[in-house]
Amino acid sequence: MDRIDRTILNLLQTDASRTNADLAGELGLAPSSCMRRIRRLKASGMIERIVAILNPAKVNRGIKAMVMVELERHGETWMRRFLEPLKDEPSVVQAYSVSGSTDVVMMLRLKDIEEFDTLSDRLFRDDANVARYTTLFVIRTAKETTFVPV
Amino acid sequence: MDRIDRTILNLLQTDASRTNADLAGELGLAPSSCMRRIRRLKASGMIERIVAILNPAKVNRGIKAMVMVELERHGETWMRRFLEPLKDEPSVVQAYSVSGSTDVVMMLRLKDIEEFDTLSDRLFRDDANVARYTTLFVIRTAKETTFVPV
DNA sequence: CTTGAAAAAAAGTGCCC
DNA sequence: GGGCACTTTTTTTCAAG
Repeated sequence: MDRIDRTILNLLQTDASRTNADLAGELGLAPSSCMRRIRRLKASGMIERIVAILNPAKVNRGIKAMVMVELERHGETWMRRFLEPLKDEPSVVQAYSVSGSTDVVMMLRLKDIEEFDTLSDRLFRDDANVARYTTLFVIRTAKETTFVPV
Repeated sequence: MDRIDRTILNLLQTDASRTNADLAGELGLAPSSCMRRIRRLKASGMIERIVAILNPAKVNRGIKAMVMVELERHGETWMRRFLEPLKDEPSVVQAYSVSGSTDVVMMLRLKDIEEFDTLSDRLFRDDANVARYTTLFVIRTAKETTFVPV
């Protein structure tokens, strides 16, 4: 993990569709060396995956909401029981258990308010272990990135 | 935008490193046809970018925190004045203005608590327009994806 | 043990139907 | 949407620092 590896990670986080030769050129490396480094970074698990990022508005998922959930019983088992099903909910893109008075925070991506209504019925109102939940709708997205500097 | 286009989007959101021929095979399409669709989806802006997703823990950004900020004056100008500088903060990966009693919610990715301390001093304590801020540290990540079903 | 150069294999491009 | 010749890129191999 030297400076070159870190640069590669930053470049690929910005644009992973660049060709190996192109990257190598920018880094002042031979294409084969650059490739070997990228492969190493993938094998070591630092690069988790290469994905396409879509424009949410253009694929009809323009509404973002954040929900803070307080559970009635917050032990490990109850927490797990609440979190596990969220993995199968396509509209839930992030779900965390957190410190503080709130137990769980989740980020939702929805088509419209009706979809929020249906989902919150299912996830919060119908769950006897949900003591309270607060929804914050996103008005404006100031920043949203997958980039973490290394 | 037919069913095939939607399938392509879902596949590329999961793994954008697959070859065109591979995708075409799975879709029962000729490589050239598949390629034409992908190019169309990029040109139309539905596919915004192709990026590498890193493992935060392995690149020393293991700590996640969510901060809810209430501003003293919440008019458009003050809001902008608070949000704009966040774009230049590498540790801030998401920042939204939201509905409700909180004005801004942001997601931070940090190396350690010290980094949080430094950052919160700079962003919140030194800003006279920040009335109150609450920090929720992420204990467990139950789900975290860039995938939005289409 | 890492790098660079060159050849072989694979994938992507563009134009035709 | 499919087919095909052409170009670019990736992968492998191997020699050198």
